[in-house]
Amino acid sequence: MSIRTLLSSPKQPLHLLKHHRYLSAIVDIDNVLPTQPQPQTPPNITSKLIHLLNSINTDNWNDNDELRQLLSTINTTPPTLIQLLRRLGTSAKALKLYQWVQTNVVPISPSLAYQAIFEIAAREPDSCLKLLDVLELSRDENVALTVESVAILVRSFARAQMVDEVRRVFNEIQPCNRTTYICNVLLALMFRGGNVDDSLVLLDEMLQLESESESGLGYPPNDSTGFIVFAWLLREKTVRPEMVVSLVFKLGDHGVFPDGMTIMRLITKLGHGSHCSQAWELLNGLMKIKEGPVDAQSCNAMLTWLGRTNDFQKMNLLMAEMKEKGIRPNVVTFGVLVMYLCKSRRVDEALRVLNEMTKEEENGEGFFVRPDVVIYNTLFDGLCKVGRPGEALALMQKMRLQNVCAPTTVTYNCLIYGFCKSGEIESSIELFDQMKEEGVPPNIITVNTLVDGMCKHGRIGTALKFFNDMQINGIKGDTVTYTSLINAHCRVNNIDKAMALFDEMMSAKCTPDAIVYYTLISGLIQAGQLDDAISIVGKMKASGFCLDAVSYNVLINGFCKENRMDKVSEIFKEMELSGIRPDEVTYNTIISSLGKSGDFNTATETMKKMIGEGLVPTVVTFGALIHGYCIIGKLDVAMTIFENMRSTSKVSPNTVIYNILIDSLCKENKTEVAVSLMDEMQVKGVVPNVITYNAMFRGLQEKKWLDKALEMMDRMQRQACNPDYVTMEILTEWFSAVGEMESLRNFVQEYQVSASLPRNEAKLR
DNA sequence: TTAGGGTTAG
Repeated sequence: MSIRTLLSSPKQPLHLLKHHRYLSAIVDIDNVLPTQPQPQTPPNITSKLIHLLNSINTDNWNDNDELRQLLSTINTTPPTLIQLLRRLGTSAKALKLYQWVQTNVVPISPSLAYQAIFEIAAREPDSCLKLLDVLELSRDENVALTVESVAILVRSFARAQMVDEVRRVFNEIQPCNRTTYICNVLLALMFRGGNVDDSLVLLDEMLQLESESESGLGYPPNDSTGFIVFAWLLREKTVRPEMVVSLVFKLGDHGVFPDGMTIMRLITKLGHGSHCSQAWELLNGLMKIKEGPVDAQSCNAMLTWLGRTNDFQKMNLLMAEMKEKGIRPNVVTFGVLVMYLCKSRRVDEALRVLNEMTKEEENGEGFFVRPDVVIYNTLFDGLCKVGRPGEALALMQKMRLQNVCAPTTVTYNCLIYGFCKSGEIESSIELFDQMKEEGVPPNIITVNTLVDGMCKHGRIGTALKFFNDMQINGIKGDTVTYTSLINAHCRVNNIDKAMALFDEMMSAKCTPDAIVYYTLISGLIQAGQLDDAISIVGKMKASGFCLDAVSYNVLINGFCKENRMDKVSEIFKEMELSGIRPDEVTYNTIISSLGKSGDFNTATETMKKMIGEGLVPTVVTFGALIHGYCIIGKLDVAMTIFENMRSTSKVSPNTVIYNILIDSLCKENKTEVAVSLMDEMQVKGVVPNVITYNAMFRGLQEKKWLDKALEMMDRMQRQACNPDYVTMEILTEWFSAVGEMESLRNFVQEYQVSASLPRNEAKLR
């Protein structure tokens, strides 16, 4: 395939090989220069001659005796005369001398004379204009240009970005006389000028003609061509990924390869454009070359993109290929592997990578590749994120004992986060004290991690005190600190304090961001302070932040709960106007609210609008409608929707849908239908939860079906579904009245035993 | 390589 056909926008190709005049043939200077040694003109005579030629008017040369006398004393061979030309001050003078010599002294080679004149013109002010004038004359005289002349012209025109002139000179040379150098100059100019089509036609010629180069024809690409093309591939935004691969391979066929750094950048570029498969193709193609250009950094770039797409299979394959080709992985290679394994929570595999890199002794250090603290920190973070902070701590001790590297602030931050996450706040505080003792400075992330950990585990007071101590010790809080504190106070319904913290944050000159605004708005909505929430939304917008879909949904939900449907519709319209597309959650929230208030007409209209917007009703949409009909006691309609949902819409019911129906059926004393739905759940593999059982127990109590209740309790236990206070309330009232407290005690006993067993065994029961 | 928010039906 020619390169042009790979272009996305076809344009009329430039016919570089057709429709142009071959005005001149290249004259090779080596074949023209004399092979015999020439008698030298004494330097003083040459100087006198040059002085004379420069000082007297060109019209008077014929009449000047001194000039004639001097010329007669020198050897007037063409090479001497050319040397003389070269030493004149201006191209105009040199041109005149050439013409004068031709008729008055001895004919000299026009090609060489013009070369000398071009050389002078290139050094003059306004060189390009002078060169153009001389070039025009040479064209008129049909003078063949020497290789040197072409080089001078192309170099000067290229420097002045005169693309058309370069191209014209190029076209005037016969293809057999074009050189790779000239092609490269033109190619670079055309690429830089954005003339991609023509550049690729020329490149295609260079690539195709290469086979003829052995016979002296063609202008095959060289490393400079590669440099120009690779730079363009990296720079150009619209280049298609297939073209990147194809050009690299085509140049590769001619022995021109990108270096490791360029391969890395090409792969990164392809990765950024989500063209991982082409990046893979490129790297694999280049890896096939024996002692090729692929190095660890090129592979690292590929591993990064494979990691981002979670393609661990190919990552392993690439590692194996690197081993096979003798490409030695470096610390970054292993770092990338560890990071992406940890991100996917495959921490044990990440730990195996650490083992792999530390097991061999090849470099006298006792390591295959010495791991750095970044790799260790990534592992600590990975272990902590999956709830294994103890192992992270043990690994840190090992790292310290083996003197591999010293813990840093990040190390401690990861561990502190891990212990906070698992609720071991005291251990986190101990680690904080330890880092200070060791001289590892805590930073704002350390403080924020601890503050958030304390807040999330119900120790808001401790968090506030710790935060104040830190401020006194010089670590000021930032927006993240305040977000944690505001969130914590909202959750315990202390909105006043949350608002006070928000104000404090503003006076502390911490710039609020979208997250802290969301946190406060969501807290106010939760507390039912809808108008205060709207006022914060106003502040948020004034600070230049927009609400996203989730924030709008929170607001809509708040107003739905208060049944302020006018405001809901206002917010909905504003959402659409701001370009935030209402999603399934938005529609489901509104449909649910309408269902609860019995407005099924508007609910149905809303559902139609939802479908019209290209959204698909979900199990929640149907659940909202089913619940609405259950509330007004229209169980038959609810059941019809339930059936239609399954058959027509192919939406599988989930636990919540069954719960709604079972609860309503039991309340309507249709317990036998509820029991059959419960059996259906089992068949369909939908797991009941405590709400299902509670609803069921109420229905069974009403019917006094004790045996069925005992059977359900058994099923509940087998599923490791914990009873809650509602379960206990129903069963205690019922079982005490019928003298079955022993069964209830056994039931509770089983759970206590389960709770004391290790997690795995509890699950098995 | 480390820290804060996340909405809908029971």
